[in-house]
Amino acid sequence: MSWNDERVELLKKLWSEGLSASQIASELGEVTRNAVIGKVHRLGLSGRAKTAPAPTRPRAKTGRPEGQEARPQRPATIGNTALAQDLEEAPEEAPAPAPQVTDNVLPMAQRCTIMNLTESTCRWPLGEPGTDSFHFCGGKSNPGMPYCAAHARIAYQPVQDRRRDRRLAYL
DNA sequence: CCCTGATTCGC
DNA sequence: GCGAATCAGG
Repeated sequence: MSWNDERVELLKKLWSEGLSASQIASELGEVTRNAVIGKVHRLGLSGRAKTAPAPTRPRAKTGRPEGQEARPQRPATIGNTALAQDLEEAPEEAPAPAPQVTDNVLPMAQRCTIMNLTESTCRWPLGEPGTDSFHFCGGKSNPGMPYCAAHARIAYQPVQDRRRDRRLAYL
């Protein structure tokens, strides 16, 4: 994958919106954050030096061992969402995921972040909090209810259901 | 440890 | 031009 016009345009947009290089790399796909940063600098739209004063850098030796090819490197890891996906994709009444904001481009599986939450979206948390795998179920919740039907059942297990044999249904 | 952007330089 | 390796921080 190379830098076609659309990808460069998206890069500019996201960069100007303050997204980090790794986040942009995830959105674009097929590139590492290093590639994004390199492109940003080549385009001359670097947010200007915030860290290193960039003085004389001796740059010790040539970094890469030439015989070896580049390491696989981290493929923009996504958190463990196995369980979460199970819950997400097998609700009893499949809640249609929230629509979309107008021009916002979300090549990744669009996720319900805090930005997309409304009065009637399920706030059941999924993914690892603090990471960008974290999002919300986003299913349709009934008025006054913070969760969709499926997650509400998990959240509010009635006492009479908690019999001895009751299968553990949470998380 | 995780992350951020910045820089160098072989390709 | 591209981006991995590395650096310099938070």
